[in-house]
Amino acid sequence: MARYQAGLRTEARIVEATRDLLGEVGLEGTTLKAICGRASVQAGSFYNLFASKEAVVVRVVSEAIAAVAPEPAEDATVEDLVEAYIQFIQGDPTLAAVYTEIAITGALNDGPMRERIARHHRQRLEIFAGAVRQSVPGISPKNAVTRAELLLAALHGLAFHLALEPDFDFAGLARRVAEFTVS
Amino acid sequence: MARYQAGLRTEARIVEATRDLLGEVGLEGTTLKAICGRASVQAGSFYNLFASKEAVVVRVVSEAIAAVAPEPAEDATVEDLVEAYIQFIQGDPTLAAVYTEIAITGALNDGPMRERIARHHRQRLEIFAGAVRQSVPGISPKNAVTRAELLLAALHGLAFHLALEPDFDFAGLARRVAEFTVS
DNA sequence: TCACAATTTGAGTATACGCTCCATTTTGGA
DNA sequence: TCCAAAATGGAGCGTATACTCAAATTGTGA
Repeated sequence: MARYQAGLRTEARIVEATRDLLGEVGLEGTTLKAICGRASVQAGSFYNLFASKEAVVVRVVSEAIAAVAPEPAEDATVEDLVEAYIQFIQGDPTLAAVYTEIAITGALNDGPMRERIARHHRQRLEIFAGAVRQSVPGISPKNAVTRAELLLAALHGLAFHLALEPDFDFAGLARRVAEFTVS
Repeated sequence: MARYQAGLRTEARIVEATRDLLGEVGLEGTTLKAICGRASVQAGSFYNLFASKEAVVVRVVSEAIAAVAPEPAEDATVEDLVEAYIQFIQGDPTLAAVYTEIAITGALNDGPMRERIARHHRQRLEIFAGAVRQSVPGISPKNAVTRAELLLAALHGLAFHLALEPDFDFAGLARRVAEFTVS
């Protein structure tokens, strides 16, 4: 949408404001008014750059997803992947919770976002299964996928628990899951 | 609140309508108008019996929680508990998702509901740890708690995946987790 | 039967939300 | 320098929400 420098800068401000708000007050608190207020922009300017409020939220969440799995990482170990997951969750817990919320409720437009999340899951599953195959030499490909699926499920569940109890020892248990998986 | 028979009956109708709606259209679709419409009641009558919309939602979710863990079940095995969990999730997937949504977002009043869910989790954890101790004779109490924690996390994660992909083989993988846990 | 409390009604309030419209100003290529 | 396109400000629209209130009706115990 934006063509001129001014437009590009406001666009960036809006995206940043949205990311900050999602991380601080969650999806519910990230209203159009709040976004525009923090970005020092009026509603009219916002809609000159974005088709809807949903659009900017989708963009922020998509960027967060992309950031957590930057490359296929061919030779990553299970431990590496678990550490990356820990980083993602602990780096911005509220944004991680928003991700879960969107996935669960289909809060956004049902269509594109959910498909994106599902695709992201499949990609991650493949990478995790590769790492499991590498870490457990004798394992069958099918069993590796199953173990990867269980590992990911456990990590998601632990993240859920963390959202519920902020003092929860998420990292410690996540590492225990990794041990179990490669044993 | 209700003193007369008429009041008790409408109260029951409202609770039932709310439960149905949560199961069919989720938290977002369960508006006051929808509840009153399905219960054939006007808004004024609703507020004569309930302090808020939140109150009836909390009540329905609390009842659902109570139903899934009716008794301490002293001699339940890990397999029994996992089967009960499968039953809960597959019996009413949308209500299970609502439960997750409330837990994650703290959508309701922050206070009572989240504490209730956390307490419910602790109770369940204790029961699961007991079953693990029974199924894995030599295990230390501390390790049993850790394994139970991981088992529960994996089950929650699998439930999350099921919410994302309705065709997901939730039951099959849940049983695999049980095998892993007692091995 | 009767008095009074419980219940029900349904119009109405307050508020928040996402979003639109359009006059005005700014931008940057020709 | 000119001028069309882009960007901006800001009032305001439409809608949906949870919730309130006074009046009418109904149920129950005495």
